[in-house]
Amino acid sequence: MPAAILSREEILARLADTFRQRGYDGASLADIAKATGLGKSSLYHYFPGGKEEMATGVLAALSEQLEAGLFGPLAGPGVPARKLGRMLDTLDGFYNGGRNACLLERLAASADRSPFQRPLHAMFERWIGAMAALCREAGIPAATARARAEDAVVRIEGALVLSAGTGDHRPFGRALTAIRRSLLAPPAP
Amino acid sequence: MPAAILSREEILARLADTFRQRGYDGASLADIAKATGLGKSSLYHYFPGGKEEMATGVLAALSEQLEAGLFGPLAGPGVPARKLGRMLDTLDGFYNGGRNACLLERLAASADRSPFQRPLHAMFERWIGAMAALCREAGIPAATARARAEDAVVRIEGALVLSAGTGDHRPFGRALTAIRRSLLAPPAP
DNA sequence: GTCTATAATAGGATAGAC
DNA sequence: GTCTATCCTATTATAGAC
Repeated sequence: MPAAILSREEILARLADTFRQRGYDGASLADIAKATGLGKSSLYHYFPGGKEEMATGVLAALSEQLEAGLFGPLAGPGVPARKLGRMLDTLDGFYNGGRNACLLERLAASADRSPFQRPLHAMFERWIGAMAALCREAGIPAATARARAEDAVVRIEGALVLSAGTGDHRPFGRALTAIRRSLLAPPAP
Repeated sequence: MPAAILSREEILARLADTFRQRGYDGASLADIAKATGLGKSSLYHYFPGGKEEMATGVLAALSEQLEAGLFGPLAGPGVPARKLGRMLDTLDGFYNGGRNACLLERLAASADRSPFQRPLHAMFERWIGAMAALCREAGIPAATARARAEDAVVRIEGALVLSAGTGDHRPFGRALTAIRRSLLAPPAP
């Protein structure tokens, strides 16, 4: 029987998995065809710009998903501490407790990252901005809020690098715990 | 006139640059030949195992350099705070203020990282261990020392990822400053 | 040790049938 | 939309002369 026909969202999800696991330069069209179950020609039907358009398409889709599932809720109703907790739980699942790499990091590590630089910059900024706004909502001064939000993203990305490099994913859990405890803490006097 | 003959150390240094800039999958033999000024056959003369042996050779050389220039001094004579400051200054230069990527991260992000997993694990552990020992020398309890050292490596790696992703290298400087202030601080009571 | 030349394969991309 | 077949280039790696 013929392979199940995938929706564009499903195709993008499988592309994202492939790029996340193998990186941009490490993911060949053969890898991508296998992961999606599509032939090369079908892939070029969806993405006439080839591999580069596949990656930028994945980034655009991820941006929407993060907005809906991660950043948006941070600005919605609820107590800041609880909203932070939910975001960190979501991230823990998203990165599978530190076992999964970060797609943003993988694309930032491409030999030619220029096609991804602009969306990557926007997404990192959005992420930091959303957490900084949460800090301000919790009464933290703007400058401190921004610094803490940046530090949280830094810790998450760094913990994923360390986890991948050592094969031990526990640093990721510890980083999440550290963020949970420190991000919204009252500033030192 | 013929190209200058490079020492093995110099060859390894140029290989390291290439892998650091382009990643393992993104660095082709043509890139490597150009960076070293050597033909492919000369490269295979030095590294019969091909690209993979080049990368493991680079890791081995880097390990020695870090031992001599970074980790060793941490265990040598001097006040802990001053030794920490020197290490961070060295790192700041090594990463060119956040403009350079980390070779360990780049190799950890290869599609097939299995040949590098063991040395990467050892090098990250050595780095964390050296900083933890410095913390203990400053009177910090072992468990806290280990956690802080891990957090420092996490912050450095994460700041490099964020700097590469956004094209703004300032987060790296801020991360170094945060480590400078917090790593050896007296533990909270 | 380094070179030129070349093998053998994998890579990205396209054509045209269905 | 998807397939098979194909093109062309880049890629890794080797052979053999100097």
